[in-house]
Amino acid sequence: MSFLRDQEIFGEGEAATYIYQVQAGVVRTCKFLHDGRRQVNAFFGIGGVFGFQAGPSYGIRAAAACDCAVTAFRRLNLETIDAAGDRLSLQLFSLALDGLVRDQEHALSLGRRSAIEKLAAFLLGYTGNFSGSDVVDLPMTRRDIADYLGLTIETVSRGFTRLQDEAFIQLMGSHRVQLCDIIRLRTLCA
Amino acid sequence: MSFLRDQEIFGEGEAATYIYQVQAGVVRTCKFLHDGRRQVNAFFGIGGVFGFQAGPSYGIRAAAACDCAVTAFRRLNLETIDAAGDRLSLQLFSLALDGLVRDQEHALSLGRRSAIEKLAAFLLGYTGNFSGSDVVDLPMTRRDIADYLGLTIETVSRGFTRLQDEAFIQLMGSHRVQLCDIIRLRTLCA
DNA sequence: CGGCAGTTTGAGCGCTATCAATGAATGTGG
DNA sequence: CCACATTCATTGATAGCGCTCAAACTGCCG
Repeated sequence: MSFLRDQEIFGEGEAATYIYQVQAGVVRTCKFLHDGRRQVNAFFGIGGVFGFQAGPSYGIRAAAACDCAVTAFRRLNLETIDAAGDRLSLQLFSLALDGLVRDQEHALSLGRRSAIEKLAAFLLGYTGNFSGSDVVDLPMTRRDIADYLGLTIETVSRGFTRLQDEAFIQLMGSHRVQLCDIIRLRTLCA
Repeated sequence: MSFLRDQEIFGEGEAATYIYQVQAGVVRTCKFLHDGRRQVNAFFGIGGVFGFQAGPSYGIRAAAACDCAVTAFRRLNLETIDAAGDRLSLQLFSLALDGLVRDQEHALSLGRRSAIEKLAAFLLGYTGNFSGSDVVDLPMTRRDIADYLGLTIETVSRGFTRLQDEAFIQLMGSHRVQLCDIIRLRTLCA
């Protein structure tokens, strides 16, 4: 299945019938407050699996952060997941635990890091998860990044320019960043 | 096993050999930055299960938020969890998914709610999870609450005072709060 | 009573949000 | 191919929320 940027893959409250894996592009999951404020919970790059849900319906919304393609797997309910055999159950469990670890690190950024530190940690995490080189693609918009880090787009933009001014990174267009000094970036994360 | 307040149950990086369930009191799990800043990831009340880990060692620290008692279950590695039978696997998986949902809501508070809104959401969430009445016990310290919500102890204290001044709550000592207007508290959460 | 840890309250500042404008990139229709 | 509109990103000026520093207050224990 293919989705254009900002197209919804599933909505909060929808029946959780599928689990998805990203084939191309990036997907974001997010939650909203009633007045429209948004918190992006996670980005999923190629190979990423999303759509886990504890109850019968999604508690979160998923949408394309850029044009992307995903494959959908019918979501077995919890009772039949076990019956489906050890391997499937094991894989799913392992992926859920990975999600817990990601969320813990994310909470640390949201609650205790400054804007600059959030950006540094974001770039480093993104490198580890999505790319092997020191040049990272950021196909999502500044708004997506801001809502992921609990900041505004202006603060994200100012942060990137400041990181560039201080020779941590080199901006190569607004969706591509070269990490010039990974060591120093790591120390920034505190 | 019994622990006094602030006593460590397991540390970050320790071999993850057990999963724990709370029998009495409250346990907190948290992560640290190198300079000592702390983010409390979750509180676990009676019946709460903690100590899940994706890898072979804990990525988080667990400690007693107040004097408490827990029971430890030997943590089977992922390969043998499945072999242990459907019911165990199912329960663990379900608990892990619950953790994901909690973390999503927590991230929403950390990233997008104001201090007052964080406190309101915290009190309401605490009610749902730990108590049935409109009087909630908060056995943890202000520091624990602050580090859970990404605030300082002063801001937490001022927030409680303000919520009381505006008749949302009634403070009954520093570790007990009566929710006087749950409806209005809910609207505060946005 | 004194000492200590935890909480509350006060004063002032700084980081980030808000408001506003400009610039860059992309798409659209003539 | 070019004017125009639209969206996104950057930059600037200002304000406010929450942090920092500091002091007073409370409850508890020796």
